[in-house]
Amino acid sequence: MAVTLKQIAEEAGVSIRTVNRALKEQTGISDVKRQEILEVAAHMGYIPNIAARNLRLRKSNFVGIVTGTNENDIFIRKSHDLQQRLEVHGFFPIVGILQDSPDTARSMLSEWAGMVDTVVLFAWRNWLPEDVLVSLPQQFIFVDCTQVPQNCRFHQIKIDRSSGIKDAILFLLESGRSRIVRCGSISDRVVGVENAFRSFRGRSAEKIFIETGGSEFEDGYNLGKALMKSKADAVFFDTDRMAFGFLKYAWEAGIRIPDDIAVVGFDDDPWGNYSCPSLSTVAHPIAEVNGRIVELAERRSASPETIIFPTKFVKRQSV
Amino acid sequence: MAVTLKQIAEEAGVSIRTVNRALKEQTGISDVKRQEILEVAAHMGYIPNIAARNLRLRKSNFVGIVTGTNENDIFIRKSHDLQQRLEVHGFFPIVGILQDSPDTARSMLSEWAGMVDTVVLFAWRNWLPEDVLVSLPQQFIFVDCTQVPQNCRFHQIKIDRSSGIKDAILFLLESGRSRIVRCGSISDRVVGVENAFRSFRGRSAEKIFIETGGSEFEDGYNLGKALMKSKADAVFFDTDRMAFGFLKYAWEAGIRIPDDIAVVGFDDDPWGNYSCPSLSTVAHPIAEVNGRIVELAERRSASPETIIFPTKFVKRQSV
DNA sequence: TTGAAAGCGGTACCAA
DNA sequence: TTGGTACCGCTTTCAA
Repeated sequence: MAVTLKQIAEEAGVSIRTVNRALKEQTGISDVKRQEILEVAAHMGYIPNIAARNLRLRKSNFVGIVTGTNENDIFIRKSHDLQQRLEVHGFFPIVGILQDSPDTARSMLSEWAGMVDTVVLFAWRNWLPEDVLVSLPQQFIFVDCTQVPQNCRFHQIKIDRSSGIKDAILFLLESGRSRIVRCGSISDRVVGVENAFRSFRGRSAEKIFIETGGSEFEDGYNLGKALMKSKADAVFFDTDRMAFGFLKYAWEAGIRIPDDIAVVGFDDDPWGNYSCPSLSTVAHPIAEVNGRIVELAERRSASPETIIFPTKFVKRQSV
Repeated sequence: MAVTLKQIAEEAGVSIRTVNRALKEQTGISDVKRQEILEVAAHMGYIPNIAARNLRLRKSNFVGIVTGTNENDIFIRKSHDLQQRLEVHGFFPIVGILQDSPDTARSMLSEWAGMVDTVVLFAWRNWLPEDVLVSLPQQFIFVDCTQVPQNCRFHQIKIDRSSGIKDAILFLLESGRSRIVRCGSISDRVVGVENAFRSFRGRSAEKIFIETGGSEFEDGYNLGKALMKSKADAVFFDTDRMAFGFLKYAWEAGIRIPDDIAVVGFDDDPWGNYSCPSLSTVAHPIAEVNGRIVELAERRSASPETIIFPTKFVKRQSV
């Protein structure tokens, strides 16, 4: 059984308070006694009970990280990065993976109450009924969530998709591409493309939007034929996964990239470094976002903020 | 501030014990009172405090998952899969990412004491001094760890690298490859190759071992030239990442895979589905391992087990 | 410099 | 069917 302060106190022949002073390196205790007690504690293998400490202090070092289930690698990467940062700052990450259902979310967050002060919600799309959120005691940080309750208490960190996309499309235009296709089904990708065309001052170029059913590898692969028929000389995919699918199609069909067609994806999937050719893409501001989250967790009761971080164009072989 | 049992009791004009009965759906309370109390609780937005409950019950639903820092995607995937499984079974995963240092490990595990009953250590390579482990109150499950203290109390789950590798090499041999190179620096990969050659009954074939400095993309890439000079017609890489590096080299050098040379990797990195060509590999038994971990977490004080799961050959375009 | 004691919130034994 | 209360382990106030 785990050793408690009381046991150490008995063993050392002092009071609990004194043991506590010794272990906490507080003042008000003689050096002799401190040494003595520390030795006893070490010898007995004392391990503090965090549940008891948290209960008493009404606070904790645990930070909850919530993501959806069928999220792709980018979410796993984001949350993994955040975990590392939190630990460096003395927090302990608890991860929750939720079916996109308000019910399970509610029960999990309830279970965490008293253990978790701060909860980070990644890309949460379903409403958590506002009254539920308000009744929960934790500090909430919504990261990259579309529907955030307009309550006073919630922090928001947003990611601006358009900035990186604009830079990507501008690069394509400036390097002489004139028939640029955007493929995908994610609506927030459109603005960046539009912005690029609007601000481009070179010779005229054409933009073509192809709406697809999905955003996965297969969707990009299946699009290959139609894409080449369209005589495009550059293509932007809503996700890297789609772009990888097209790379596969091109490889099989003997299409040369970037000679025949330039390719840009979105997400900065690490695989983009290794594909043939390596994939140009638009990167999420992971470091910036997660750095801010750690700050918020540290000054716990900060007044709610809404912050927007831009995405960035990453140039590789495919353009 | 969070609502407590006491507040509900006052509001409902009953004792704490009665509120407790109502909420816990225990017997010994009239239906009328139960209804009444449940309504009051719901209205006040009662959320139980887990720290208090754990303290009192001396147990918890939290399960710790510990991995090293600079682990590659395979570890992230394994732990992510485990997180999902644990949640399905009503546990809450706490993740710890540790520099490979016994000191930080010790302090983190101490911090978890009282909160975490079961700790899963993934691929932990450094010794945790045995006396430290013994003094910690948690149940430990060592997964795929090379150096496990021989103490009574620890579960062990091992992964047999050789089984899948043997099948892979046998496949190469049986499909007529006769100069098979194995590249890498991970010693446990050797046995499978040896076994395959030993049990192969066809015409004679040659095996060549090339030791490398590392196991990453660049290492595979840099090996390309030497590999082709060796006139190998098949190659097994210790990691998928190395194999991807070689794929890149081959792509740039105009080498056809699998026509000129067959390629097999190790790890079943998901990217292998999408590479050009898709990569044959050896897969870890993730589902089996994690399923067993959940079982162990459920029957908490099981007598310690050592279980070995085999790896499996996965055939794709590259062979 | 030391220690007694009052909680933190929830659980459950025991008595009414 | 109810309620009083001791306790889980730790922190900290206050008094000695």
